[in-house]
Amino acid sequence: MTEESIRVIPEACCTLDISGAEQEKLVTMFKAVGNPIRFEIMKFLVSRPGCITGDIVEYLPIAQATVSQHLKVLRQAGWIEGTVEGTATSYCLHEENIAWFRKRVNAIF
Amino acid sequence: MTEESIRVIPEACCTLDISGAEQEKLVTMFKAVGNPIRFEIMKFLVSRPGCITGDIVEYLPIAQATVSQHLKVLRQAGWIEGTVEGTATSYCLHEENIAWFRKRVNAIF
DNA sequence: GTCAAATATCGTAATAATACGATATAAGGA
DNA sequence: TCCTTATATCGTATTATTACGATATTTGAC
Repeated sequence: MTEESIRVIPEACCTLDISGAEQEKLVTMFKAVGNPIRFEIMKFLVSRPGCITGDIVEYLPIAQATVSQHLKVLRQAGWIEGTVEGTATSYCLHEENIAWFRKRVNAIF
Repeated sequence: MTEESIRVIPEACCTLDISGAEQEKLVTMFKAVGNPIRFEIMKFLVSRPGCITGDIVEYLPIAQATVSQHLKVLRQAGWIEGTVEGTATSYCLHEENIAWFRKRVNAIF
């Protein structure tokens, strides 16, 4: 006897309609924020917009050099923006890129 | 002379209001999809829902073992679901988790 | 110019991710 | 049972990421 349950394969629940440079940028942003420390930095920047590197170093349990490296990854991915202010650097979320991210994610998921 | 432009620090453009297990799950999902090959697999599954591993292997320029590994990462992150069908495994997007992802991302960004 | 402060970069060690070939596993058919 | 098919897992080499201490760079104060 061949008992066979018919499996319904649903329509895809999202389009993922993206390609080329936009896809690359989005994947890079996903990757950057797909790290626990970097996600924490993002959260910190929400609560402390314009704070300087030292504030983040103070907040996190890792070395200054490592924080600087993570900030670089976030900056290069487009999540944050650094502004040199004297000897310090002040960081903010990169509003434009985040708006782009939001829009893009909403379009494809 | 001290010329000083006043820099306006904007309100944060997103809340990132998430923590604990939910944050971990989201970061894991970001990380999984933050890889070009895995993103391509996701796109392929949108166009070919219910396809089997072999279809994906055929489509991608990488070895079967590597594809299987990437599928495992996507499965463990909650992006996809595999169903054993005879000797093959059929893959679909994990609708519930994707819905959760969409909702969560919309809430925090 | 010299010094201190803040941050970035360098060099490097340790760990994790990625990829592959080979092999194991599980299911169906002869 | 034995063979084939499809996929997963193992072992391992290569590459990338993460972390650190040390050092370089940049700016402002004196």
